[in-house]
Amino acid sequence: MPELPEVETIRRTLAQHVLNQTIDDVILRWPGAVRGWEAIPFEQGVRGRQILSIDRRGKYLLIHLDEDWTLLAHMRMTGRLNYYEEEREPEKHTHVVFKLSKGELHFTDTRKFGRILLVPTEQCTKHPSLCVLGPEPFDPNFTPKELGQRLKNRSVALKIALLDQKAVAGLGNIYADESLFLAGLSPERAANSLKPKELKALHAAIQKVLQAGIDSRGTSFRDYRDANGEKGSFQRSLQVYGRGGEKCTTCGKILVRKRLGGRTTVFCSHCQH
DNA sequence: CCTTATGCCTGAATGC
DNA sequence: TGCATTCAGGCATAAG
Repeated sequence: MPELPEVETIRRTLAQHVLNQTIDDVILRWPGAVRGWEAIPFEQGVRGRQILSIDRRGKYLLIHLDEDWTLLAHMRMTGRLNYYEEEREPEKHTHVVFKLSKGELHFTDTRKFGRILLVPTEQCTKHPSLCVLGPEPFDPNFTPKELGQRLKNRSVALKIALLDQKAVAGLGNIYADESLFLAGLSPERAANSLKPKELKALHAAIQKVLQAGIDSRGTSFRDYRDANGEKGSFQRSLQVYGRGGEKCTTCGKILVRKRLGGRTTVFCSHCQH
């Protein structure tokens, strides 16, 4: 599922192809995948626009168009944005086809959770889904102290606090479990119980795991592909995610798998406290 | 403010 | 073999 490293990889691979291209036409094969802006229908706002730049905030892609419009895209679980040089038959779950000046961009999403929103560029930072996000993990504002501030009122399990995007933006189930393992912290710890040393370890682990994920071009555990349709390779580096019942790579004890707040969580009860 | 529960979806895996 | 159930999970929304 696209988390920060996957969305960043999509951003980079997409930018290689679509920058400065014009969106000549949009075909909505399932209109539920998109949202227009107030009275302006999605197709009308997008048609004829040029793609100027692509940013990322947490797990959101911000595709900036001319005339001060931005496409705010979230892949959720199975969303994909694929670029093709040539005209291409849509797949079964391709919901939106952007016809570009050269080639096509297909939004495909089996589970139909992902969305592409049309938003005026100056409204982006005010948008409800973006303005609640915690700091970017690689922003200088994201410090162990800041992380502590954002966890101090949270009595929920640490893992749950990392998954909601308010403490830090971009972690999902995979990288939350991996970060906690690297930090040696139990996902069941109360989020507000961390000592300064532990906050420092968690902060460092989050940055290290996310950077390694980006360097591996993401985790293709199931559906994830970049804009070129290529898999990432971080699934080969996973220490805990998807490894419940297997041996801990550090101590050899069996990894625990349990549900925490409805989310499957895997950790080593010997190495994580 | 906080926390928990539910709905959105399809396909793979599992149970009987 | 076939049918029903469970699971995967990010986020918006509603309710407590």
